[in-house]
This record gives sequence, structure tokens and C-alpha cells, in this order.
Amino acid sequence: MKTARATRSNNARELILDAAIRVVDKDGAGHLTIDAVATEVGRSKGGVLYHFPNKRALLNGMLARMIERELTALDTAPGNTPLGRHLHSTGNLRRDDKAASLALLAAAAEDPEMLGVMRDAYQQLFLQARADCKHPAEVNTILLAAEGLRLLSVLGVLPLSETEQRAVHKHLAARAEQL
Amino acid sequence: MKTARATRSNNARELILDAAIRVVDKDGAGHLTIDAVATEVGRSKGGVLYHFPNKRALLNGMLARMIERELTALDTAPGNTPLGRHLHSTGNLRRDDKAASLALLAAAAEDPEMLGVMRDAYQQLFLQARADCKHPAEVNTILLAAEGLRLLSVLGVLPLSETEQRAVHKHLAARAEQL
DNA sequence: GTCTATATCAAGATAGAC
DNA sequence: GTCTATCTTGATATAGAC
Repeated sequence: MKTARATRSNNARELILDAAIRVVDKDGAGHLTIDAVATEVGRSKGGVLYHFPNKRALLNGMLARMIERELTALDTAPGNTPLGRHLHSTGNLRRDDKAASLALLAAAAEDPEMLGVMRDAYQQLFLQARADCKHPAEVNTILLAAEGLRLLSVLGVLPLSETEQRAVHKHLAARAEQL
Repeated sequence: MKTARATRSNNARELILDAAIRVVDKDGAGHLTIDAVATEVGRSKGGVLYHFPNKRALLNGMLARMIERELTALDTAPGNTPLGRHLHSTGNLRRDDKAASLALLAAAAEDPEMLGVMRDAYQQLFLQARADCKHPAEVNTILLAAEGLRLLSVLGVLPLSETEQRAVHKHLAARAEQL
């Protein structure tokens, strides 16, 4: 388990991962290549391959960082329940989060099996959110709506304005409070 | 606007599109190649390229058929409101639907811009569902939850059993009724 | 740690026979 | 309509210099 501070010593890795996300964002998951990442980060292909020996390692790095970031966001978010904290941390749908979620699409494109770690993360999230509550279907609904919001947004097909997105999110938070 | 019956005359096209979906399902959107589709459908690369002159055409065909199928499912589903019909048609999350949704991931991988038609389709769905209702945030929540369910399932990271999925869906339908 | 080759292979697409 | 070449490009990965 790496801390945010530890990443400073692995600066090159972080820069490469950032560049990889930008490539996916701009060109689509299918165009995530070592070449493209190298160009984006202003290095050579060999330089990138030193830090990530192959493409799978790069994808795994992207996934791992995405999960790590979401977990720390979850831990530091204000709120009394796991569900409330999760809504709060996904609520400020920062550009960061949207971009990081692209790692999911990239991994799905490369090798769906790689998403095992993501499945585990979701499993944990859903279990924790339902743990202290007697309305599992309602909790599931709230979590799924939040994920639907995120994924449609990442795919670029969400037909809601910023204002509407905030309204939905407020609505979800309010529902979560009532449990 | 093609009818389901019209597809019988384009049988080769349909078979190729089916094969393409299977390839994405098995190997991931990033491994959707003309070669792989040709092998899957039991034809040669040239044979596939006769029906779809290039890869974009194939992706567009996949997207178009997915949208067409969802629209007909929506039209023929029982229910009094667009939202109710939509929930009903997505409720029986048939293997067909899950597979067809993979077209979305494939297109996102190849060229995110291609998803414009999907954005329009979602726009229409959301607008119609909210048209006859005074609680837009609630309608949005229900739609987003249904989409979250579908997309997490397609990505293979949904941490809900079949039973739980049905429970969530029943819950959504019940909420939709109360509007 | 980072770079420049370079080997190897996969994939999109064309041309033309059948 | 379908097939078999074939061309060409792009991408992974390696080896070794700096």
C-alpha cells in the first residue's frame, strides 16, 4: 500500500501514468500505445519501457493508481457512513476522477481479465455501503446511479448538464441520509 | 429505419455483426480485428471487408444495430410511460442486450467521436422519460441506476448476484410507478 | 535512467482471381 | 459475394550504447 507521499520518489512513473491517461482521453483506449505515451510524456519508447517493462504493466499501474486514489479519497471524505463518504468523494467529479476512470476502459479493451482487481474493489465498496443498512436495494440503487453517472460521463454520452449532474448528486446524497 | 424483417435479406451482414460482438465479448474491445471477426464468422478477411469496407463501417454497423434493437424493444415493451417501458425492456437483461452493449465499448476504444449517435440516443431517452414527470432528479436517478447496472455488468465488474440484480430492478420499477 | 536502433509480428486495406 | 495474395503501416519488445 503506497502513500501519496511515496509517489514523489517515483516521479517518472507518475508522469508516465498521467500521460497514459491523457492519451486514452484524447484518442480512445484502443490507441493507448507505448509510442503515444512516450510522445505525450516527452520521452522515448525505451525510457517508458524502463519503468513499465510491458504494456500490461502499464495498464496494471493505471488501474492500481486509480483504485488507490479512490480509496484515499474515500478515507478522507467527510461523512458518517461509507455510502455518504463515497458519494462525497465521487460527488466532486473532479477532472482527475473522470480521467482516472479511463483506466478502466483501457484495461477492458486490452484484457478484460485484468479487471479482477476492479471487481474486488467494487465488491468491497458495495459490501461496506450496505453493511450498516436495512435497505440493500436502495443502497444498491444509489451506488449504481453514482456509477452510471461516472461511466456515462467517462464515455462521453451523458445527456445531463453540469447543473443537472449536481442535482442528481444532491438527490442521491439526500436519499443516503435518510437510511 | 430498418425493420427486423428487413435484416433477413442482409443475412451476411447480421452474421458478421454477431461475430464481431462475440469477439469483443471474449477478447476485449481492443482485440476486435477484421481478422478475428472473419475467423469467428467462418469467412475470410476479404469476405468481411466486402460487407464493411473498413473497420469504422463495422463499428458503425454495430452501434446502429444496438440502437435500433433498443428502440424496437422500447416500443414493444408493455407499460404506460417511456420510463416504465425502458425499465421493462432493460429489465430482462437478456444476453443479447449485454452483448450488444459491448458495441459501445468497442466504439469508445476505436474512436470516442463515433459515440455521437449514442449521445443522441441517450439524450432522447432521458428527455422522453422526464417529459411527463415533475421529479426530474428522481427520473434521472432511476435511469442512471439502470445504466450503471448495465455498464458494470458489461465490464464484468458488477458485484451483484442475479437475485440482487432482479431486486434492484424491481426496486427501480416500483419507484418509477410512484411518479 | 534514458536513448537509438532493430527484429518481429499483427492489422488495415487493396487488387484481382474465381 | 467470396477468396487468396500482397502491400504497408504501426506496435510490442529487445539489445546495447551512452
